[in-house]
Parts: sequence; C-alpha cells; structure tokens
Amino acid sequence: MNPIRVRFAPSPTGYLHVGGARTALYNWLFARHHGGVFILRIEDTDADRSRPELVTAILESMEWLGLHWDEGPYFQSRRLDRYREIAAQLEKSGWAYPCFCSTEELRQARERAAAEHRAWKYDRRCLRLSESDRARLRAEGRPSALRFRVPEGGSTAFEDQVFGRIELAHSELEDFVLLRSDGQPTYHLGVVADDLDMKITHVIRGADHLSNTPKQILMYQALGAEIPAFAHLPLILGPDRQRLSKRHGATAVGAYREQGILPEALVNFLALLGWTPPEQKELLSLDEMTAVFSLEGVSKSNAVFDLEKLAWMNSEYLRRLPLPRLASLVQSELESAGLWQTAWSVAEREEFEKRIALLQPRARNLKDFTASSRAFFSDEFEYDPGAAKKFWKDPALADLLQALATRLAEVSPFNTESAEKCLRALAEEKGVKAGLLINGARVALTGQAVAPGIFDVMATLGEAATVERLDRAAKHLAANRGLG
RNA sequence: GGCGCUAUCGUCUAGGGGUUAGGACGUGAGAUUCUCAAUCUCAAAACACGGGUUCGAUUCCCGUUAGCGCUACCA
Repeated sequence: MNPIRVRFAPSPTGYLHVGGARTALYNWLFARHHGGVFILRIEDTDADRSRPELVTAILESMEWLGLHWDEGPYFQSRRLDRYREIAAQLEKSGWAYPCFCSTEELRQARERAAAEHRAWKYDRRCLRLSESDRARLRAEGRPSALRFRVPEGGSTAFEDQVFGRIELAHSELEDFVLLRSDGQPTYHLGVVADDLDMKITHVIRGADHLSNTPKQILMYQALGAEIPAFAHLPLILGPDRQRLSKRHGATAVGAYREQGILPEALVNFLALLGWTPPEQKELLSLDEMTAVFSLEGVSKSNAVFDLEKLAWMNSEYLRRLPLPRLASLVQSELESAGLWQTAWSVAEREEFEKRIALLQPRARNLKDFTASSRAFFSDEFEYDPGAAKKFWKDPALADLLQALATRLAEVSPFNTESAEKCLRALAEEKGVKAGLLINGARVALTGQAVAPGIFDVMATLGEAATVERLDRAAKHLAANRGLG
C-alpha cells in the first residue's frame, strides 16, 4: 500500500562521478519500474567541503543523463532545526548523550592506540558524567557534541536486498557522533532524519555504506520508527581494481560529456556495471531498462570501469542516432570548436546533414566530427603526416592528382558514380592502380588516411571543393618534390 | 590491526551438484575492400587455493589467500 519512495543523496563536495551516477540510475529505475517517487537530496552538512556551485553542476549532469527527479532537491543545510529536534528527542529518551571530549584529545587517544597496535573506540567516558558534571562543564563553556548510545551487548542484523543477511555485533560499534560541537548534524543523523521525514521506503546506495547501516538501524529503533529496506550496490573500480578516483582519469559524468560520449550510451554502460538484465541483452534504452529492472539482477562484486566497452557502446548509439538529433549535437561541437558557419543553419542545412550522414557510420564519439573529420566542415585542415607518409609516397602523384582535378572539373553531372568512373578511367589510362589515386585523393580531400568511401566523399564535398582540394594537394606535392 | 563484504575468460557477466562452462567488450586470423569502421566466419581466453559433504563439485560447507569497504565531531 505504501508508495515506493527512493532517493539519491549526493554531497556537493565534487562533481557527479560515475559511481554516483550509477547509484542515481538504479534508484531512478527502481522508482520508475514500481511507479514510485524518485527524490533528490543534497547532503551539504559539511559546510567546509560543500560548494554551492557544485550543486548546479550535479543537477545538470543528472538532467543530461535523463534522470529527472520527482521531488527536491532538498537541502540538508536548510533542515538543521529538524535535526536538532530529533537529536534532542534522542537525548531525552536516553539514546544520546553529550560528549565534552575535544577532537584533539580524541585524536591523540586514537593515535596512541594505533601506535601500540591496539584497537580503539570511544571509551564512553562522557556517558559516565553525572548531571552535575555536565552542568559544571557547560558552565565552563566547554562545547559538547552529542553521541548516540550504542546498546552494550547483542548485535544488529538486517536483510540487504542485494547482499542478503548482514549482521554486526554492537561491540564493534562505537558511540558515534550525531551532532558536532558546533551544532551541525553528522551524516548519520542527517540521513536517518531525512529518510524518515521523506518517507523513504528503499535505501539504495553504494556498498561503502554497508557497515554504516547497523548504526542507522539502531537510530530508527531508538526513534521507534519503521526501518526502510536497504539495497547496497557494489562499487565501481578503476582498471587497477582500486576505488575509482581522479588518478584514473575521468570520473566525472561531465568529463565524458566533454569527450563526446552520448548520455544514453553512458547510462546504458553504467546500468550494466553491476546489473544484468534478463536475457543478458546489452543495448537497452532507459525505457527498456525500466521495464525489466530488478534489484535481484544486481551483482555483489565490485566492477571495473572499462573505457573500451564504453567507447564501443557509444559508437553503437551514435550510429543509431536519428540524423536531426545528431546534426544538432554536431552543430554544438562545431560551434565550440569555432568551425560553425551560420549559413549551414538555414539554406545549407541539407548539405550539412548530408556530410554528417556520411560520417555517422564511422564515428566513435562526437569529437570525431571536429577532429579527424574537420575537413568536412572547414576548408582549413592539415594533412596528417602519417597519412601523407602512407599514401603520398609515389612521386608520380603530383601529376596524377593534377590530372584528376582537371578531369573531374569536366564531369557533369558530378556524383558518386560519375566521379568513380572518371577516376578509374584515368587510372587505366595512366597505367596505375586505382588505389593509388584513391588513397592519394583521400589525403588530398580529407587530410586523413582514414575516411569514408572516396567517391562518396567527393560527391558530398561537391565538385568545386573536390577539384580545388586536389589541385591544392598536387601543387603541394610538386613543391615538396622540388625540394627533394 | 579489528570487523564486514566479495571471488567464473584481460574486462562486464550468464550459469549452476553431472554442461564441449554461454554471451558481450577487447585481442588474433580470415572473408570483403580504395583506407578505416561496419558486417560475416573462425580462434585464443575463466570457475583463486586447500580441505570437507557427495557416486560426482566450478556450483554446497569450512578454512586460506587476495581485493574492496568500514573503523572521523567526512559523506
């Protein structure tokens, strides 16, 4: 009867990274699959590390991925009174107590223990303080944090939707801090209070919180509240099996966007990192995933982020992209590369789309259009040295390309077929292999060793540009030959 | 160190008491060919180790090892 409510709760201490994005995605899919509500919450209780501008960046990345939220974003920084209220409730019922120990003395105690290879946890000395001790310390102006009182014996267990039964002895837990001495709530207080108030039914988050869960369950119990279901997700690792971090290169969602990755490709790739759809289908849209998503398909072991597979998936999506959408994406690329010519936006839109259609089957990412395919959108391009070395070796090429330019200038109508007929006739006449002319022309027309079929390139570029570029290359070759 | 979790090709994974251990990415070979990609065909590639349980374990149990996580007045 209870509607399903889930949340994604990033903290604005960095950009949205791929691990967070996957957590958001699974929450989103779970909500959509069950017709539930997906809530976005910003956990910005760490005033020192939280940066407001990162909130905007995170929201943008979510939108870009297509993960729209139904409620929020809620900000923890705006709910401080509520946390203090809950803290007070816990203190009143004896589940929490003030701690006057300074962070400095605690740090020293911890270090001493570590040096002696002793396990250490807070010794609860402040729990033993009498009312009068507390009153005295307060009168002295000693600041205090509020600690949760973990039950002495026994253990707390729960049934994780992914990992199964998890149990932790209370002796392993220390009396953790709920409220810092400056009155700011800690993560544990924030999450529990929010998940409670927001009526979250399923907490789906990274497995790094697995060991935190018993603490939170203890808090739910202390508050007499209903405990939500938990589902922890295996972590995403770098190629060295270490937790993904900056030194692995791009980890932020935005960085992949900048590299020319399509959001649907990234989403699909991330979905498969730790989840297997029925039938093991690889390419799925958000809608298809929604239809079959289930926590049962989630894996228990960490997954390595494989850039190669992402690149492959991106090319699959790029090839399937409807032309108008691809065209507008390429337009943005060209604009930011300073290659956009406004004329294309109106009269020559069709011409523009023809070029994109020609390039589309080979594109691996959006950047290809402004990099290796630059010659299709600008007359200013360089001859790739590797390409020239590979296909411009033959000294006869200067004359051959010049002849080709001359011949092609007379072809009418000029199209794929007529251009091919013309080139092959010339090759035969000169007694050279067509490939020599073809590959030589490829470098002349595109500057690259790799490009679509040369006759399609010619037809797409048009007669004037084709002739001009062949002529230019012939002169370039002749000049360089002269220099020996 | 303590506690927790995990363990199938290089990577993502399917499977599960008896299978030629399946798929995808990547890799290699071939076909095609004007380059490259795509496409098609083929190939190499895995049950971490040791004990049990069992007629039979990759699968179930225990241990070892390894990896990861937690062990903060970070989240």
